[in-house]
Amino acid sequence: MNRSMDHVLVVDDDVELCALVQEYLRAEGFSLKAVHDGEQGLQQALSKEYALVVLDVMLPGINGFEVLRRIRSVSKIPVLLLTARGEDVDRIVGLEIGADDYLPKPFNPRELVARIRAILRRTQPVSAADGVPEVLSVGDVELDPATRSVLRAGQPVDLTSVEFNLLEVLLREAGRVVTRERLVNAVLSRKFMPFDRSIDMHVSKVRRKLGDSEEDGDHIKTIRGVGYMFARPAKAKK
Amino acid sequence: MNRSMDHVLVVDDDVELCALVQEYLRAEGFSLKAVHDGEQGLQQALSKEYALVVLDVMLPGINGFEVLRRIRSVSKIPVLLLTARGEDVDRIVGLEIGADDYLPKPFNPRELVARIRAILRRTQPVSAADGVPEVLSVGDVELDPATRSVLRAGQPVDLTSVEFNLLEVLLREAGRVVTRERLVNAVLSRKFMPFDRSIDMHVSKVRRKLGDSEEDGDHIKTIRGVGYMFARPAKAKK
DNA sequence: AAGCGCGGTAAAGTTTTGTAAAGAGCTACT
DNA sequence: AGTAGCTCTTTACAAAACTTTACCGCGCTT
Repeated sequence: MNRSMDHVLVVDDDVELCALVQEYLRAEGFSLKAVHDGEQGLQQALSKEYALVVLDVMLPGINGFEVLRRIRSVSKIPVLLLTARGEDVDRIVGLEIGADDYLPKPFNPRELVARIRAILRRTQPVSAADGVPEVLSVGDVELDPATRSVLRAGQPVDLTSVEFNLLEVLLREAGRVVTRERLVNAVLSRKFMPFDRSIDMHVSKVRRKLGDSEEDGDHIKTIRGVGYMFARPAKAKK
Repeated sequence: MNRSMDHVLVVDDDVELCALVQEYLRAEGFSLKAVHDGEQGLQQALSKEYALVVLDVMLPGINGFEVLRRIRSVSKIPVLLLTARGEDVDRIVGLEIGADDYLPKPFNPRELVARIRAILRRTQPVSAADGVPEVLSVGDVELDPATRSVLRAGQPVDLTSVEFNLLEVLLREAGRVVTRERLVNAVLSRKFMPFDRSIDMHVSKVRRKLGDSEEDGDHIKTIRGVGYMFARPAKAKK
């Protein structure tokens, strides 16, 4: 799955910032990979796996401009440059060597998202809209983020908004345990508090709606003391 | 229709600033026409005589956003927006309704030139593939910005102006969640206030007019606590 | 096997959204 | 000007979605 429409590469040596951005972009429906130096950035950027690169100009090793120049020498992938506040010169240079946009640091994450969308909108070929109709499909459950609809065994399942997000996260990590904390963060976008049972509640509802908890077929497993997991299609199941 | 490659239109009510910019751009090889209000700006921008428009958001008469929106409804001419310093909201709104770039005032004329060049560079070669598609078509809904008309299943749908803008924004982002705040910004051209329910109201009306909310076929989905999303048709098939 | 901690879930409580209806601002026509 | 007809905004209340509480049961530890 190459160059999925919302796959973004971030090249910045500030690990914390990367984490923050990641969280934010995830919430907005992008997936994201972060690397922290120019070498790797260049390599990843040319891997054709990303729709766009967010590139800091201040980098250890090769600096951002150099990375950009090298990217441009072989690729037209959209690049959004992060520059230091007030460095007019950087911005001008950046645009001149082929950045698609820049954003001065520190920035408002909302603006980053808006700009990424703007760039993608204008660089995406007309119909690109439906490049790969991404559907998460595990066992007899199918979830389509673009329509926010879910099918189980071909039948539509009516989920609320939180339930949908919850199932989406679990499906993306199907076969792997997802901690309560991550679920709270990702699904409810808030911090996890010790006695928060809300997620359990939602899991319970999703289970019921998926027709779970009968004898053999529970889709969502509980991992005691840790979290939940969407079970991979165990065998040739029906 | 000339549309000579370096013919630039500046729309700004500050006459002195226009003169300054004119002088500067001339020196850089551009020719330039300046007008000082939204009406004229719009008219000129649509005259097909310019390669690019530099548009101030603060204008007497129609404001810059509205001008931009109207330009975008029929033309994909590149637009660089001039915003007040620090108005993140303006910049974001601008990009959302289709500006190609923005520059905060007061600006460095060299940067203006660099940005104009950058925009021209990236819009020139791909001009066919980028910009505004003539018709937005998602599932059984078709919206034509040029005539401001909407069809559903081939039948005309009568929308008010706000409703139309709302649907347009949602369609452009079909398959993705658009936050309430972004909708207020882009559709109503104002800042989002905590208890503003106006957007909900409009969504409700658009839904009804699209014949939504019946069984499975609701076009506009609610994402609680976040915003709305126009569902892609996708569907079965896999 | 009793105690404890953790998870399931019904039900009560809170917050957010849907939408009818009333109000406010415009425009056009009389 | 006065009024009728729109459109957009605000208000208000009902409904839906989400959170918290509370109680129950299960399985692990002692």
